[in-house]
Amino acid sequence: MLDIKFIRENAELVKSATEKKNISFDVAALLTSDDTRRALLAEVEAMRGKQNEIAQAVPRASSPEERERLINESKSAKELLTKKEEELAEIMKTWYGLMVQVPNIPDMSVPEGKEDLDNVEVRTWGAIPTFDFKPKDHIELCEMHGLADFERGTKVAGFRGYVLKGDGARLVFALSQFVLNELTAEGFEPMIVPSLVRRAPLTGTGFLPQGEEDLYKTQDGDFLAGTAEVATMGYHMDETLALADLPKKYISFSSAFRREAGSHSKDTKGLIRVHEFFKWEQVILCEASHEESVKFHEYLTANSEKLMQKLGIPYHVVLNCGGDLGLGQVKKYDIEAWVPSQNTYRETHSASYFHDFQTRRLNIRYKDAEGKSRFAHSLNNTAIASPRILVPLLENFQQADGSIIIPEVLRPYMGGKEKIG
RNA sequence: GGAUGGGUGCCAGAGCGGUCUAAUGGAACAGUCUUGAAAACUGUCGUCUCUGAAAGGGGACCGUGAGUUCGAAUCUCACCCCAUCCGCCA
Repeated sequence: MLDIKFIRENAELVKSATEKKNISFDVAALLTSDDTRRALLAEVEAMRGKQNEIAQAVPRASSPEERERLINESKSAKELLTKKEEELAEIMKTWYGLMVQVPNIPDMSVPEGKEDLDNVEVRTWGAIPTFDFKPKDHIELCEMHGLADFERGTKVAGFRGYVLKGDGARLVFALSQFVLNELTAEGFEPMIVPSLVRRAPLTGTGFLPQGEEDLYKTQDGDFLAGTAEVATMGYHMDETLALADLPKKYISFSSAFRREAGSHSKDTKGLIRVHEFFKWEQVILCEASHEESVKFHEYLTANSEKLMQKLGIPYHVVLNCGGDLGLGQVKKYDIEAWVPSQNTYRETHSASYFHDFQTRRLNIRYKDAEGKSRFAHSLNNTAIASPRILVPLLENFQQADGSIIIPEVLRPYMGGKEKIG
């Protein structure tokens, strides 16, 4: 959510943001609604003030007649007030409905574009492997070594179901350990957070109301979050943090659930797109300064790149275009890993910053050096998401005989094992 | 799932229809005293929002939302959360 004052004063900028993000939103309609809201609010408040005045005079009335007169006066004023209040409630509802649709302003450096094809490659790392044999895809490799069971996974869980087993299961735990150690050493606090969450943290992080279709919902009205970011951000909801405690750096684990509504025909096989997976997410809350946000954004990206480098997985970093940005995101880098079987890079990480878009909704503040209360800035980036990461990992490190070299950094967590198969 | 009690400011805690602009402690901050500190004393001490250049002024907020009333922290209803006991249970 943006500050309405900011929207009022920068209407043109907001309008260009909707265009850049390819979101249809009528800024003028919001402004009109806001004018009405403010006018009505002033009226209602003046009437309430009057009402309070009379109510206070009643017990001090000089005579029973005077008392009666005051009560009657108040009664008739009350009728008018009630009517106005209803009008205000109505306009507030409309106003808020529009407010949660206002996109955050993308950074100047965000390229124009409609979809992920328009993203701009920023840098590449690692040599794309050349095979003197026909490389297998991860599904074949999984089946060959019993790393995953898709048939039984589907039997149990339905479409997109999978079961990880053997070294497939071990790899996931090894990756978890690896990531946890690396980021704890970087000063991140590890957390295991709920995936079953209430509406508020999802609205606060910007996944609702727009993304309701993509979320699983329980009969109690709770939701299954698609990322650990939701609960981690919700953790500090309605809090005022101490300046000395900033930046807050968390490395959070949770299961993640995605309905993948509208993606039915995409990546229908294997481990790339699944309904249920595991995520280690980096989350940072920092001071409300653009420079800080930018600094930590690069830092979060660098952290994940280091993990990929230590794993030895070739990747590139792309700068997301405006049309590929979420409602609240100011700027986003995706790390995409090389997937030999598809002869292309596929997204494994996503690093974004939000300024105070999320924290305003979540009411996460801190007192600055002057003692002024301010909304913190928030950022996040994937540390590792599995099993998707297994796709490039298995495919890039496969050998002619189908065996798979285990990255050195994971071996300590695989009982020293160097090779699968 | 059942039963009971409860949610008040940074913390503890009183208030249970009009004097609440929320008592009283404690904490914090500033000052007096002191070589310095402690103690004591004095003062300050919420958030949000509208309006205003500012000073200031108005409004809202006692878990959340609705309601009763001229008037609600106080009464009613629903919900959320916490505590304790019973039941079930990894």
